Amino acid sequence: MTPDPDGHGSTPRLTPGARRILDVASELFYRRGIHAVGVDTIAAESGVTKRTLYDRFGSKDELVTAYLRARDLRWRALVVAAADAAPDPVRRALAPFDVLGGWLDTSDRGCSLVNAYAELPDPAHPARALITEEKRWLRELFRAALAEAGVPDPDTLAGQLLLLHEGAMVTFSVAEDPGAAAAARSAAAALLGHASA
Amino acid sequence: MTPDPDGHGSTPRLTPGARRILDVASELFYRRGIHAVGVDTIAAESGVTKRTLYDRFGSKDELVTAYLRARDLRWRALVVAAADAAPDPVRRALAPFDVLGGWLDTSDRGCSLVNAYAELPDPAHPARALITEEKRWLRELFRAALAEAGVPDPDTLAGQLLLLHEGAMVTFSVAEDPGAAAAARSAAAALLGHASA
DNA sequence: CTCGAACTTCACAGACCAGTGTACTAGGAG
DNA sequence: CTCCTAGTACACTGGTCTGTGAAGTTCGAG
Repeated sequence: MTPDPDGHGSTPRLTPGARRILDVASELFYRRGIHAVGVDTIAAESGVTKRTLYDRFGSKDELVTAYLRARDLRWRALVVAAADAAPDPVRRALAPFDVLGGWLDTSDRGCSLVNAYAELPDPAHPARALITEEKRWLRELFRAALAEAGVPDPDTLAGQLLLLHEGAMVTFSVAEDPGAAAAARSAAAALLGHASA
Repeated sequence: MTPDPDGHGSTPRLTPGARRILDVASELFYRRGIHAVGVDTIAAESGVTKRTLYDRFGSKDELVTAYLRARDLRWRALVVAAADAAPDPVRRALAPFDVLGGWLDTSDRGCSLVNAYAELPDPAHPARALITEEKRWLRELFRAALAEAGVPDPDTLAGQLLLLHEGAMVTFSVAEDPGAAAAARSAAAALLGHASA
């Protein structure tokens, strides 16, 4: 039960080479885009041969999926920690907005899942299920907190909070608005106040 | 002054070949992604040679920019028409949300500008200026309508409406939520009601 | 009749792409 | 000693990528 022995989030055990491959791939995929980065580059920058990369991950598509999964796990851990620390259900519903600002400071290229969606039009791609699942998860977190807070229509309101959250992610990067997270939080609070008034 | 003689929006005059190239490129770029579509494919599907494509557009990057510009012009025309038909400033501020549902019915892959942003990490790419400018334009449209409506802080509220709008675009496609546009409109109306109360 | 715009054909360059086959080495555990 | 895991080295396949060069065709307007 030693939690997180290698300090990289709750990613399953990886060999040292695989760890380096995943770290390098994450940085390059996020920074330059998935299609724009070749496996040769990833292998070279990891100090590993392409053979090792394919022995560990099987294909580029699966490496892409591993990259998105690891990043998603880091994000979820952050959100869950904040939600668990919240004093009441309303603050718990706002927890994702509380951590969003800090997260975006290290994520100037926006949401990796949204960006990946843009590059992976095939609905059968293994990463696509992961992408929709993450959005569903966040929406459910909103809904559960709102239901516990006793707002009239938690499902509708959860959908609206999700809109604000995704909007903040994309507006921060695409529209180059550094205040997007704060604006989303205050809008969310306004909607909550309005609904519970 | 014959308006829009070829029914393709106010795109500048193009030769017949260039018109077909742009139409085909728009469809393929939007549907499959920019990096995933080669100029050979575009030329072949347009019934045109690669030579013609390069004679007309100069480079793939400029063709990409032309695609985004044409699509943006169609979207802006739709919004402006709805805003001009609005009976009062508040309805004018909601106009983008009114047309969003219908627009998304023909745009199941989400916002072409957001998708393009994901694929074009280089800030110097000619399309990047176009992308940020479009978001700035929409925000200004919100702000002007809200100022005329006399809400207390039109600038802040305009930013929040933009969040809802971008959030609806991305949630509709990425989170596969067909009700995103309606949810965004009702959230926007709630924020407006709250602000003007 | 001539000029020019639009377009064709086709070969070519030079780079990059994902992915595989074969043979080899270092180190730890049973 | 022997087996297993992780990794190395490296050539190679078959394909795609953007972009260019050179020469020829079609057709309408002046």
